[in-house]
Amino acid sequence: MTETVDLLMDAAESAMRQRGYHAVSFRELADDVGIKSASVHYYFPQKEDLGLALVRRYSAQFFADLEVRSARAVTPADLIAAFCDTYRQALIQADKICLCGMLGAETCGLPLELSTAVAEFFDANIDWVSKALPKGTKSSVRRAKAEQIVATLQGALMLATSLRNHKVFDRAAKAMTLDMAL
Amino acid sequence: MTETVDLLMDAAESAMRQRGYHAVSFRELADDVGIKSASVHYYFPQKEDLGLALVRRYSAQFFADLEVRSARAVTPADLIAAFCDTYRQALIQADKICLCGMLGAETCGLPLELSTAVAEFFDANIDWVSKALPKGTKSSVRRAKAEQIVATLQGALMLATSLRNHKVFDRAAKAMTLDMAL
DNA sequence: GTCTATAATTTGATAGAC
DNA sequence: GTCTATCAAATTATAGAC
Repeated sequence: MTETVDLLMDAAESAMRQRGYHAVSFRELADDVGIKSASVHYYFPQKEDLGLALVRRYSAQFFADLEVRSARAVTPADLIAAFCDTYRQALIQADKICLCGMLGAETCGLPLELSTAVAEFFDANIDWVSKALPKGTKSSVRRAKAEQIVATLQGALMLATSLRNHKVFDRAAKAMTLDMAL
Repeated sequence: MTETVDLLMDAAESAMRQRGYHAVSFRELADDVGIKSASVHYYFPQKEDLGLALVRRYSAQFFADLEVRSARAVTPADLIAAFCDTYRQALIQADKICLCGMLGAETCGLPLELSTAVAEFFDANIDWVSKALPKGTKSSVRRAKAEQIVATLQGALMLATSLRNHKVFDRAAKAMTLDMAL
């Protein structure tokens, strides 16, 4: 049996990835799970606590997925391909953009602790990609290319969702990796 | 004197680009302008009407800016540089992401007519970039590269805002154009 | 853990006076 | 055009029973 707290977080993550932080209410989540909204506060006293728990779980799951996908990768090209695939999976499996992509856009309207957690997700993304790029390249160039890669994938998730066409993500990601010529 | 309707739209665009569609209320906009919330409904009967007016004005302004910036551009490299600069200006001048980038992320939570208007902005973006790319290239490749460019710039706006560092946008855009080698 | 009940506030929206 | 007044609904959150 799935725990109530997990069901709540699943419902909340799904809703926030579709409509954003402010468009999700405790009552809606309670209805989804079959409890009352007051009971949601037993698990998450404030909405910010829920947001923080979601970002932490999402980040942990993302990097766990990434480790699995990149386990057998050796070359920079294979590592970056694994990174792109991890992003792609978020879109294809759930038909939603990245949780942190949504909250990152809403940054200025979020509690500070939450927007900071989102920024840490992106820092970790950029750090991972930077380390995956060819060692010979200067560190500042690797950093810039890592920012480019994360930006492209995040933007491609948003664009594909707005245009309601997953192929937009695939084409943008493919065009980027072709340009990179790793 | 600036018209009340323009002051309202300015306040609304600023707020929505920072916090998203659902985090902006008629009362807040009315307070910003110095009128009562009921008066806002005189200009925009429903919230969706306000959203539509904002997207249409934003899109018109964006392409007007783009025309000015690309007026003297001839080569594909110059045209793409003008496109990147138009995006950059949105970030630097207002310290905010693109209105359609925000609403595109929130697509699934918006009225259909509004999300459609946002998608049309992106279609027009991709179309413009596609036509700016070298004529020799196959049309399907140009389309993919245009999607990549728009995705990268939109993602870079979000990333720079979340990390609270405009240089992230500049580095990502620069890295992309270097890769392109137009 | 989950409930009922409720507080305090905010929201989008309308009717009708001036 | 802008106002007062108001509505019905939704929101986050709390107190306290079971």
